[in-house]
Amino acid sequence: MLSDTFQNTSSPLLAQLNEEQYRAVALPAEHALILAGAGSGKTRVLTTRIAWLLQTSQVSPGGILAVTFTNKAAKEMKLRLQSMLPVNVNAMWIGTFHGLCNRFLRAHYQLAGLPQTFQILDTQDQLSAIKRLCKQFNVDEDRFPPKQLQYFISGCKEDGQRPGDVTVRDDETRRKVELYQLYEEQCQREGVVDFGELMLRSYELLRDNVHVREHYRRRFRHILVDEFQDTNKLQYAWLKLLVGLPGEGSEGAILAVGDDDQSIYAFRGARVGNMADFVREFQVQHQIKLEQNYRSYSNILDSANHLISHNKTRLGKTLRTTQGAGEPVRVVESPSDFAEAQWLVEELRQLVKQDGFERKEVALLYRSNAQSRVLETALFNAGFPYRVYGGLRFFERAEIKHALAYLRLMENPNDDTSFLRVVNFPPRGIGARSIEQLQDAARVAGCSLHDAVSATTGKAGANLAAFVAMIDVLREQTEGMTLREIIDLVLDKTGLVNHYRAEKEGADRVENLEELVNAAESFVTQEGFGRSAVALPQALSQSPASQGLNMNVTASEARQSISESPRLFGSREDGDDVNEFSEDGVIMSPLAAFLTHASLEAGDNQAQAGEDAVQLMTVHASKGLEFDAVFITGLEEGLFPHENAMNDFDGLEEERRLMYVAITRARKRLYLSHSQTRMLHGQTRYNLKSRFLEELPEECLKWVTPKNAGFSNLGSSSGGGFGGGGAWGQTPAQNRHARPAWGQSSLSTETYKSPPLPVQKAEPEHGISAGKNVFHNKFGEGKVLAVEGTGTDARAQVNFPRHGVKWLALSVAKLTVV
DNA sequence: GCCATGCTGCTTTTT
DNA sequence: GCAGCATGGC
Repeated sequence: MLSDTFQNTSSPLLAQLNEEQYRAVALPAEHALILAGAGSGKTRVLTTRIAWLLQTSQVSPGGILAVTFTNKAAKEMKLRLQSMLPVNVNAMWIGTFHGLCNRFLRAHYQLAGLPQTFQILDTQDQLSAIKRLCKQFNVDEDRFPPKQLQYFISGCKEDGQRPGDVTVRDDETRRKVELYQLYEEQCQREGVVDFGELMLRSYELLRDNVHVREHYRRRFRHILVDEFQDTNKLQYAWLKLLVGLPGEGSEGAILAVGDDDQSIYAFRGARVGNMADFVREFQVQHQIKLEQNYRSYSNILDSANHLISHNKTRLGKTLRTTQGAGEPVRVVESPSDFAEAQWLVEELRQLVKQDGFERKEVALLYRSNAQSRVLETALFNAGFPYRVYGGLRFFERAEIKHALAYLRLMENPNDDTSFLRVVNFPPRGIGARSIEQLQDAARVAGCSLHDAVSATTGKAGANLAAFVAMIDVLREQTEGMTLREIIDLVLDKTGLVNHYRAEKEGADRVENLEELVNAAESFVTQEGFGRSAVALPQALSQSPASQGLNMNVTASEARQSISESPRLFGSREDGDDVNEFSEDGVIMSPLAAFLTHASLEAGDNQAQAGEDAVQLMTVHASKGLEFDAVFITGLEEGLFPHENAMNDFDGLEEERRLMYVAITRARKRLYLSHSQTRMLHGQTRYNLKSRFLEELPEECLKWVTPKNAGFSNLGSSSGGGFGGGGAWGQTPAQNRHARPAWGQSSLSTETYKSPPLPVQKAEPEHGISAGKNVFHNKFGEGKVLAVEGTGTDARAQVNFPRHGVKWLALSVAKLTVV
């Protein structure tokens, strides 16, 4: 029956789909969940679904909203869609959660209580704003580290909590909430929003404004959500508001696509549970599993399936392929991380020379960034081309942020974060003291730093006045200029370029600034607008509050004003004539649009096209990518699974999913590599091989090095028993300064790292070595996983059946071998 | 205002 | 082991 429809379809769009993909694409307009396994054609299904809906006239472009997590995914979706049918993708709302929220808030800035020119703080900006706040309110930064406050604030927002919503149980939380409140006030005063705020404010506007909510509910008939397993609490709540639960009389349908087995972002608030909640709350009748994998040979796939089957909490899914078994998965052991890197380089050479792999089709994956160094060194020394993903991206570079800060100040003089970034950069004789005085003046006057300048006096005052005048003059001068001209002028007049030209090591930075001009240029040509027209749409330009910055409009006042400006809504239902930057009516200047672009899109990690280099990245970064050959390195207990994650059940399951993601990146060949010793935090560590290696099907593997090589005598060469002298004899006094090794993340007070002491040459005398069973007074019997360090530095990692895995300082913990 | 030195902390990351 | 930052000296 189904296959009849399948065969009879007249649309070439659907012809290339397999049956399960077809069923997903041609689902009725009702809520549905697609469980899309790795390499199962998820993006194809999403885009074909949209194309099919449009082609069969079930919806007009304006009725589509598709949301992703990364700009890359959104771009990809638009691109594929455009290749499928002639459609103006800008009429649809396709973008990241934050991108769409930005679009939404730009259109309703008044209702959201924001100035029209609101700027977006990225993570760096947010942190510096918090630091500034802490200084201003004399916060003890030892008790409340700004980083931790940032984490707290972002966490609250991701849970949809305003300061008033947070449950306060202790003084510490009370203070944090206070600071959260102050931070919010600061942001509002300065006309800036952080990433969390984009989401939360959109959510609140939908929640509190029935007109807006109804408008969008009527408009969006099909909502498609990519990577649903990565949504956090707020994002899911946002979706619920946008669409409305069954019984709320709304007509939109959500198609959620996700893979619980690839949920690897719990640490940043992702809730896999949203998948089950979605099915329940939206009474989902249609669930489809995409299990046909088009990527890998079956040895690779079976390994992935077998591994992930060790997880208890899954929705359940098994990937299959019609490709053959392929090569076995190679498992390799090295004596050290250094040797591992050496071996890798050799193997890579062979792979390219003899086996005909392209370098850019090979990936070296690792659990944590710190592991890349030794690999890079080896590759560099061997002259082997490589590219490392991660690290600073284009718009995050200091020189770029400086340039952007000037541009932002021109747009929004109240942006104190930007003001402080460049007020004395390049140096112009404005020191810390004058800035402090200015900050005091601004505080007293309750105005921005920019506005407070006029009240300053003396020499410092003159310098400040000159700075502000420069910004103001630039703003006037650049009116009507093209974006390129604006940036050129700013780079010149502010002295930024000259500053870096004069610097010995500044060549790269100058180059990057030139690249910024190029980026602006291509932004303008790509997005198709040149002059800095500041035309406002009718409804907005007639509204009195749209003149200037309406920062004094409170959110509640703004909410009321909706009834006075009904023309904000309706009439543009189809949005066919709307382009990306007119934000459904609000036409932004090219500069404003470019600044938004810069904050929301930190820039691809510039994987330069055409460059044939082996790719180095974390497993996290590899999600969504695929390669002919993949090396997963550092497969050791403590590293992968990471020691911070293996103490609790959920953590371990997430690590396993991470491993699953890593394995499923490989098309043809997969290497799994581990090392007996590894340099970490400046110490050599002796790690057992990862448990994940034991969780793979033996018949798919080929142990290139003997399976249990090397471990037997590691660390067990201790001469004289134990319990006598040496480490055991240390007096407690020597451990007075012992402290938890991993700060707040360590729940176990038994985890100690002793203060550095002169290196002792003596072999360990404690008699503890990997593999032995030991007894601890409190934890009972456990198995030693690893031992590191010597003398008072010696630590053992022990797995206690009832208390989990712990690191114990041997000079503190009383361990006896049983 | 700039540079040197010392101290701390240390998984994963997108927007 | 090493980066990133804060502090302190000139």
